[in-house]
Amino acid sequence: MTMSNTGGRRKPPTIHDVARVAGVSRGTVSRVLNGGHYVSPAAQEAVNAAIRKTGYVVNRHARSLITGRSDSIGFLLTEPQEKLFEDPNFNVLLRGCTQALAAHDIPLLLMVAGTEDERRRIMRYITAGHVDGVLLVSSHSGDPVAEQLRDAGVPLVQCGKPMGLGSKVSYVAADDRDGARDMVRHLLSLGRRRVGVVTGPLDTPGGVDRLAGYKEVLTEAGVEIDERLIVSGDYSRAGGQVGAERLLDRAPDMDAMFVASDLMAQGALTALRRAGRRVPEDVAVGGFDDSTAATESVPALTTIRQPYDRISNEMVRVLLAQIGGEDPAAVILPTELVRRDST
Amino acid sequence: MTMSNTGGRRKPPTIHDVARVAGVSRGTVSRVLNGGHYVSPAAQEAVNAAIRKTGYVVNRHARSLITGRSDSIGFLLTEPQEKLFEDPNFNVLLRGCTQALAAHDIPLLLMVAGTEDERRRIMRYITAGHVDGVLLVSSHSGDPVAEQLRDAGVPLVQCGKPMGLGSKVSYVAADDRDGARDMVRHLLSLGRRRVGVVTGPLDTPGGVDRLAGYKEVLTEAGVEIDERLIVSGDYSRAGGQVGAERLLDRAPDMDAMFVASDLMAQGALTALRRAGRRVPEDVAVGGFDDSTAATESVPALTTIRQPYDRISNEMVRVLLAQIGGEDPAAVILPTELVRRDST
DNA sequence: TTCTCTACTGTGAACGCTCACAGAAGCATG
DNA sequence: CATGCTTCTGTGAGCGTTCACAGTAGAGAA
Repeated sequence: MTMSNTGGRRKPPTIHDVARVAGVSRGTVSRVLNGGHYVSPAAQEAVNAAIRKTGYVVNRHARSLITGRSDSIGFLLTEPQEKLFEDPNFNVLLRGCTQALAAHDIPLLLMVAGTEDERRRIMRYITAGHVDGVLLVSSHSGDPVAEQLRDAGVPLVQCGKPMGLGSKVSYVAADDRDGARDMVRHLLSLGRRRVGVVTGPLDTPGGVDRLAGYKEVLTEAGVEIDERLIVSGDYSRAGGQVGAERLLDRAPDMDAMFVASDLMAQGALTALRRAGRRVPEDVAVGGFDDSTAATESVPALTTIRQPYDRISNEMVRVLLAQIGGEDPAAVILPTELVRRDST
Repeated sequence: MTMSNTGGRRKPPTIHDVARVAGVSRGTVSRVLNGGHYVSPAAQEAVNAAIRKTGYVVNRHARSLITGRSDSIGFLLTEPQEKLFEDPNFNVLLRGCTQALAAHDIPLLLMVAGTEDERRRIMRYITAGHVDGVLLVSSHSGDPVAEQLRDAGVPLVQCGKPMGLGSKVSYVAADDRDGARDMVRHLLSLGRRRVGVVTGPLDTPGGVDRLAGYKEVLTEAGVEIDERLIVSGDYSRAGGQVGAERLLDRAPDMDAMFVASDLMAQGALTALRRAGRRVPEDVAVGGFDDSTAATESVPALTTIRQPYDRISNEMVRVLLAQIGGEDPAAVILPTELVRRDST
C-alpha cells in the first residue's frame, strides 16, 4: 500500500543486522559508529566489515529521536522579494555552505521566507528543533528574525554584520571599511581627485562602513570631501545607473567612481556610456564584491573581492562551534583589490 | 552537557502533553494530526485547542521512524564544475521548487554532487531512505545518477528531457522544438532569410530539439538549409561568442541568428558588436530561456520564455504523485515568444 | 589468594510517534 | 433481546537508535 510502484525499496539493514553479522551487540556497533572509543581492535574490525557487507547506513531519524539533535542545519533566506536570489553572490555563498557542511556529513535545508506566512511556518519549524542551527542570509540586516532565533536559543550565524550592535549574534563578514579604503586609495593612486561614490543602503552596516572607508582615505590624502560626490544606492543595477546619472549631473568634473557593489557598477557603466564618458580614460570605476558581474561587464570591473568561499566556510565553522557549546563569535575577513579594465 | 550556552531550548511538548491537556488519548491526537478522520467534532476541537495552548509541533523524527517516510525531498544538482550554479535559470528553479514544497510543508534538502566522492556520499544518503524523492537537475542529461536512483526505487523527477528514451524516468521540460519553431518563424516574419543558428550541445535532447525546430520551419518556408549557417555551442557565454564569430566568418551575409540560450546570445551580441554589425538592423538576434541575461543584454533580447515557475511546480507535483504510488510521467510545457529589442 | 582497576561488552529502557487492534457506544434491524 | 453495523476512542507494541548501567575478563598490586 505504501510501496512505490517504481520498484520498491528493500528494507534497509539495521544496527541489529550489523551486530548479528559481526557477532557483537548493538552497543558495540553503536560505539564504533560514534567514534570507536572503548572498543577492541578486533570488534572494531568485525563491525566495519559487517557494515561494508550489509551496506548499513545509520537511520538518522532513530538517532535524532534519542539524541535530540537533528544533525542538519538550515540555510535561511529572508527576503520580501526575490531580490537576493538574483544576486550572484548568493549562489556562491549557498554552494560554499553546502560544501562545507557536506564535509561534516550534515545536510542543508534550504528555507526561503518571502511572505509573512512562510516566515511563521519556518520559525515554527526551526524552534521545534528540526534543525540544530541556522545560517542566516538577510539583506536588510535589522531583521527581527535574528533576534527571535537568538531568543529561542537557536544557534545562529549571520552573513554580514548585523545592525544592532549589542545583539550578540554570531556573524561573518568581509572587512567593508578596509576594502573601501583599498579601492579609494587605488583610485587616488591613479591621479584622480574628484572621486564620486555610490554607497550601499545606509541603514545597513555594510553600506555605512564602505562609505566610512571612502571618507577616511580622502581625508588622510588631504582631499576635500564634497557632498555632491556622494549619492546613496541600494546594491541593484538600476540603483547604480540612477546614482551615476545623479553624480554626473551634480559633479560633471568627476574623474573616478567608487560604486559599492558590482551590480550597481554595471548600472553605472551604462550611465557613463550613455553620457559619452569613456571608462577608464575619462572616469575610472571601481566596484565591490568581485561577483560574476565584475567579469561580465564591459569593461571588466576593477573591484574589491569578498572572499565568499572563506565566508561560507567560516559561517559553518562558527555555527558548528556554537552548536557545540561555544560562545557566539564575530569573524571579519580581509578583502582584496582585483585590478581589471575599468581603472 | 549537550545544552547550548546561548540560552538553552526547553524540551518541546509531546503528543502526550497535548493528549493530557485535551483530555483524550495519544491515538486521538495522532488522528487529528493526520487528517482527522474518525474523530468526533468535540475531540477535534479539544485537541486543536490543546495544540495551540501548548505550542505543540510534531516531532518529525519520531514520525519518520515509524512511517518509514522522511517527509523531505532532495534537490540534487550534478555538475562537475559550478557551471550550473552560475546559470541564472537555476536560481529560479530552486526557488520555485522550494516554494512549491513549502506549500506542502515539506523541507528541501540541497545536495550538490560536484566530485565523485560527493556523488557517492549523496547516493548512499538517498538510497538509505533519508529523502522520499529527488528533484534532479543535471545539464548533461545522460547522467547515470538518474538510472541509479531509478534502479534503487527512488522516486525521481528530472528537469529537462533525459537522453535515454526508454529510461522510464519522470521529467518536466519546456517544449524546445516548438519554442525554436516560434523563434525562427518570428525571424522569417521580419523578412530575414539568412538565419544562422548556434545550437545547444547536440548530445542533449534540448540541443537536438531546438535545432530540429529550426530546420523544420526553414523547410516549411521553402528556405534552403545551409550547413554554413549551423554551428554548435555549449550554452555558455563564451561559446556563444565563438559561435557567432564562426558564423560571421562562414556566412557574412547572415541577417538573423537564433541562439539556443540567452547566455550564448549575450556572447553573440559581443561578437556582433566587435564585427561592427548593428543589432537588430544588420542582424536580428533571438535567444532562448528568457533568463535574467535577456533583459540585462544590450540590446535586450527577444527570446523564448521557458516557464520556470510552472516547471518547478510541475516537478514537485509529479514527484509527490510518484511518491504516492503513481507511475512516472513526462510533462512538456509550452513556451512563449517574448519580443524585445534585438529583433 | 583476593582485591582493585582498567578495558571492554551486553542489556534494558527510553526517545515520540503511528498503527493495528480491541472495545465502547449509539442506533437500526432481525 | 440479540445482532450487526458504524463511528469513535484507548492501549500496547514497535520503529532503530543511544545511553546509562551492570557485568566480565584480565592485569597488576597487596
